[in-house]
Amino acid sequence: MTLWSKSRNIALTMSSTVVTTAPRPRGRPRSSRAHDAIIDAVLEMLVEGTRVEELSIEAVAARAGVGKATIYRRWPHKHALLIDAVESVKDPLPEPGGVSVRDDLILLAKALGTARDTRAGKLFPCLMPELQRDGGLRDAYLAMVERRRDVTRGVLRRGIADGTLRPDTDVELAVALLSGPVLSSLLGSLPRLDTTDLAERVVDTVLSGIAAER
Amino acid sequence: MTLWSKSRNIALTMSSTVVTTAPRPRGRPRSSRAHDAIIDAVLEMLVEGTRVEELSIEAVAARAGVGKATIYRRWPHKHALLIDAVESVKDPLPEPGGVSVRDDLILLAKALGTARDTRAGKLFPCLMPELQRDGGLRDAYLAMVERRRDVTRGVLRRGIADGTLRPDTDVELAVALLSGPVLSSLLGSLPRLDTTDLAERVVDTVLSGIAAER
Amino acid sequence: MTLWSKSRNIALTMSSTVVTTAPRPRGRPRSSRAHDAIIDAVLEMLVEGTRVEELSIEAVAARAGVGKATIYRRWPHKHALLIDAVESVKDPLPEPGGVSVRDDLILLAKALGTARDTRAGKLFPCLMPELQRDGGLRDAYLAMVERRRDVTRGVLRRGIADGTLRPDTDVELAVALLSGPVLSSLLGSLPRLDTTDLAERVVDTVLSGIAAER
Amino acid sequence: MTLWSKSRNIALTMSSTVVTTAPRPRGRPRSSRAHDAIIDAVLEMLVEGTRVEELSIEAVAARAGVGKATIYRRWPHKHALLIDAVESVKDPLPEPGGVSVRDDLILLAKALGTARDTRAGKLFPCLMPELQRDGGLRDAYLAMVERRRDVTRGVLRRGIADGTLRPDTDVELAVALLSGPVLSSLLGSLPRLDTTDLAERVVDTVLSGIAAER
DNA sequence: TACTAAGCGAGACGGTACGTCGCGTCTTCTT
DNA sequence: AAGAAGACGCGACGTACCGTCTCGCTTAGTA
Repeated sequence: MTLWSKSRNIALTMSSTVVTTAPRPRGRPRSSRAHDAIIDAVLEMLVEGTRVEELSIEAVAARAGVGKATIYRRWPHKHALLIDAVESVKDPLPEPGGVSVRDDLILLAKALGTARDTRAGKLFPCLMPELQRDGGLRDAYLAMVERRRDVTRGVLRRGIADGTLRPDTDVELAVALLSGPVLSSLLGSLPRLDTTDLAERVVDTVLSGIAAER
Repeated sequence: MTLWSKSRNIALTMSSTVVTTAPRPRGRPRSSRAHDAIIDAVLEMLVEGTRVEELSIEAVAARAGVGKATIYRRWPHKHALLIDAVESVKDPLPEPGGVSVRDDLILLAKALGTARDTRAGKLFPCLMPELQRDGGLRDAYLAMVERRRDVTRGVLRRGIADGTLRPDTDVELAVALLSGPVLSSLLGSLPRLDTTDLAERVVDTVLSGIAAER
Repeated sequence: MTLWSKSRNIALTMSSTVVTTAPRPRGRPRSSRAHDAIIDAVLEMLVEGTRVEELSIEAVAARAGVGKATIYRRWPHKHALLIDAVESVKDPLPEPGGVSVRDDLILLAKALGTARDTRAGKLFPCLMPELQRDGGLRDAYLAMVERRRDVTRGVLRRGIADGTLRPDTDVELAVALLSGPVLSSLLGSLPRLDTTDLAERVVDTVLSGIAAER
Repeated sequence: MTLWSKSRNIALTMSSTVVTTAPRPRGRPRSSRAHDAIIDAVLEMLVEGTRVEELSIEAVAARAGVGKATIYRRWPHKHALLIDAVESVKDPLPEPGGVSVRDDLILLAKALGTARDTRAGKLFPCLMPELQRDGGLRDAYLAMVERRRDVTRGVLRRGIADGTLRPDTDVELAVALLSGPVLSSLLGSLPRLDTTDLAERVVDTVLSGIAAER
């Protein structure tokens, strides 16, 4: 998580393990209660269906019981606030059983199918246009997404290792194929697609292809 | 295209072939020059990267050289204006050669890959959050998208008919699989995916699957 | 009265008798109802004892039932608004009888003594610091004050003409002397001064002086 | 000078000669450097023309190199700070020669005429609106003013005693008459008044009156 | 040809949210 | 315990757009 700071020239990134202990900033430290209240207010509102354009800083401040300046002191733009809100979302990852590759992939696809109801799932479409423009926001979002995809990658690699999948399988492409239809159906952009057993059908189709000669 | 009309209570849909000739409204007719200037202004601004939230009616009116009332007289909401703007976009469809199914699918996938540079491609991410909420806008957008997908469906059905593809192929699912990765890579949400020959690889993988035993 | 205008480049002063008829500005004309409501709100608040620093534009707008922009569209600064408010105050002038110079001067001095209760009287101390800095506001205020002083000047000149006053009387100085004590006592800056019959005593003292040998 | 004290409930007035030695408060004593720096900062800013409304505690603290709490620990309101600042101003009093009453009065009137350039003179208009409302500030200001007027009173009483002035002269009224025009001209509220030899003319007119028959 | 109804550009209207600044209070570490 | 530093909740600032409304003018079809 990045710290935006106005007067205090601190821009720590948590990458380095040993942080050169900055000479503790003077003055009253920023309240973590306020920080949390703000983030929570943003997430609540997004989950409740508030549009990003409607999500006014004024409303966030009111709901969080916080002054507007307290928000602007921490985040320079609304984007930055959204980034932190997105990053703070750590929905539990699905855990594949590890026995059957097919079953695990179906489990993951189904988990993706229910992602619409998670906080992250609700955030996604709201943030789309910003993702295109704001690199920081995109990075934050992708970091969250990649943690989920890593699980799928693990299953695929396991399948390659144990001979269930072809040794030359393009893992990244397979990940994309597996998540694509479910994701699209979530976005409502595939209205004609039958969602019954969608997860099973996607997995089976990707596994065996559609070409006639086998 | 739907006509929103304020004073004149006309809500004509162009579906019926024989339109009950409304008793031509009196007074000065609406200027098509103004209409076009407004739509053009919206599209220009979207293509230039203006966010939907920044795309103020005031700015559209100024750029179109039009009074605000002239806009509100035609469209009740900003959504409605966006819908019409989206609908007015008719980027040329790719035309598959009709010889090889694989080549045609690759052609279409490539066309999708370059869609980012079309007006519709640039509109997409801007409209995402609205699409979730506004049924009308979603319908307009999907209509545009489906015209493109119909081409792919045609190719797939031809493949089924001529025996190139399995007879039980789920066309809709295949469409989703074929467009998914390319679409995702356009959105920047698959950063690890190698885009070299992506279209070919997607098509070949979908055609033959990834399972080891064939 | 000066017109401040933002977009419209009109800065008419009512000095010229024949105004070159400006080509009526385009767009909806400014509402005189709003204008009056704003001025009235300011005067009401000042008279009620609101400090200038407390007299927020926001409060004025709320009390006048007007949007803030409607105020800022007309007056660039709070000063300018105050100037117009002051200028709009036309408390009735006292009218001397015209018989006895002494009686008339006493009447005027008494009128000044009661000026504290007039709107202009309540405005005065609020505006003092601005008067020092803002030439326009000072001019507006002085114009109002001078209309009152002109009445006194008239009485004094009449006294000179009919021989009641010395022919070499310095009218301006006399005006200052006559108004000074009453004004100062109004400001509360002469707490030891007995205000009983103050008007009579001021006039008599100015008329006859304080030197022993006559 | 009054001491406002928050935690320490001390409200000492310096009137009593023998101060009951308070049991020296514990902890670090208040820094007189900070006190002086604050008062100096206020006076500097007022003299530089800062409006009272612009004279923010924040700016005073910054200019004085002092924390805001250090100011609020000493003065409960901005008024209180202003009062102390005003009281701290001890511009040197003019000292009349004591020979001619007329010459002494002219000297005092001239001193008043140059008062505009003193710190107290610059403070006056800034404080006007507050004087109307805040009793404590008014008392502080009047105490300063009265010290000056006492000198005039002394001269007038001397004139009465030695027969130069009428025995029934209303001293307070005379003080008001003598200071009125000069004061008014300072405020810029008598623009038509010729300021050449104003002091002499005021004194002579007050001494001899303006009535024709002598 | 004159009338009339509606559209036109322009811009003012009452509002709401913006991002900034100062208020007076508080919380931290240092002196 | 006072000091400086600065964050806190609050609320006004002046700006920008919202969607609506009034202007004077233009552009048709109807009388």
